[in-house]
Amino acid sequence: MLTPEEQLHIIKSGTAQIVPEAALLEKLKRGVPLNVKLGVDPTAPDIHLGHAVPLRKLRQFQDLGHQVTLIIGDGTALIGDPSGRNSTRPQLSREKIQENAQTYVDQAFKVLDPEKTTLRYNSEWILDLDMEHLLKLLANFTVARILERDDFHNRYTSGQSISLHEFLYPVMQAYDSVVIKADVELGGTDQLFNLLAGRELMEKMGMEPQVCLTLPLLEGTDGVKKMSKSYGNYIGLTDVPSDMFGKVMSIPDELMVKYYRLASTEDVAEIDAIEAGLAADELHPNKVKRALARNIVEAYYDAAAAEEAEADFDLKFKDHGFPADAPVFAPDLTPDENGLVYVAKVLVDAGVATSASEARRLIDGGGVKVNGEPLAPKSYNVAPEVLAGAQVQVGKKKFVRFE
RNA sequence: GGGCGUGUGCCCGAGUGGUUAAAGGGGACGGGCUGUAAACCCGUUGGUUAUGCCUACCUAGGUUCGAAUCCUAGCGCGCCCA
Repeated sequence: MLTPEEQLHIIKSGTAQIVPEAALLEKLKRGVPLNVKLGVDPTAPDIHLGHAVPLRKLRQFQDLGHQVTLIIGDGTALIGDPSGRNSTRPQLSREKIQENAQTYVDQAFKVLDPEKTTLRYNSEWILDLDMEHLLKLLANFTVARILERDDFHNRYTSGQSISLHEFLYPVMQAYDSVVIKADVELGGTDQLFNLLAGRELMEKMGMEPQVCLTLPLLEGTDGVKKMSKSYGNYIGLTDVPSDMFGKVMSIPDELMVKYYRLASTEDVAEIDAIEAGLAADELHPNKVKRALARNIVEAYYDAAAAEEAEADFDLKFKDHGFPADAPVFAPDLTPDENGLVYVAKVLVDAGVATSASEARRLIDGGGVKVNGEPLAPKSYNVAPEVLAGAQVQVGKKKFVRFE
């Protein structure tokens, strides 16, 4: 059993802020497993490493012997979290929410320890709230207090609409904490207000207030924008091992330690050592990044998959070889009157180019390799036997094997 | 409800009647370099077997030999007034 101070050190790794830190230490000192809460909106069916950041932190708590309550906000989803938004979110249908929730939970358990997780749906208590109780709850908050929030404030002062029901979101989230008697609640940095609302409400209702722990946003593979499906810079939990490995390898070096802390299963002490080693130039970034990629693949698959993904990566990028798992495609190799086949069209059919024009440009740029040899510029038509059974590579990442 | 303004390619943004598939930048993609990334250099960035043809500058009409550029209406956005 680790000392409270040691636990705190692990918990602090990668976190943005703990409010208040002293209270967390006090709670840890009691030696009783804490009830750590995370509320999620069932709005994102496909979760990625960014979504997994709080889950990873929860897992850390579990490994330290604490309990987790994962709340699926199927009740609050009817409101839609206004955090960071500048317009009202569309309300989701009950069916859609249910479906999303299930997909979410399936993926969340790739990270969490089911033994130490209690799963709750907040529709259970939120939708059953009668007017009397609702009014009592609402009386604990003032309009001014709610309007302090940046996003509401901005919307209000810039004359954009705020629907009345959006005011209820932080109140409902706070109420969740009351119901499950949370000791700690996690969230992204943009969630601080909501988390604090929980703290406040608990205190007003005569309970020991929860500690709020926020986690920074994880940048995507481009290293600049936050990881998001719409930016196309995400690493999905369900990505196949070789993709996952490759995507991790493509993150900027500066982000490695952050990824270690927020997205890997590596021990905090080990990460501290890695960070120091990198800073002192004692560790080679390439080695460190490889270990990171392996760790992440291993976390969602297993050691064998990680090893295979790394071998595959080396084959593709280091040895410039051809991956064994490349998709197979049966091209139409019917020759024209000159006995040639229009490659540009074949590449489009094979899904490695979006248009024949693009395929031509790629050929002219030397980006199309057939059996390892680049096609010469302007060679849009080639003999069918060149393509039959060929290993075709387009750019660095696209591979296809022809039948 | 009234007035003024604005709407260009993935994004920003130049272009105010004719070599404009549309300057410039960003992004993205391809090549080189490398450690896989970054940085840097070069190239590409509507479609089409293509010195051509087609489709494009919010939408629909109109003026003109010719319109992203002018006119009319509509829609979106912005600001001001009520």
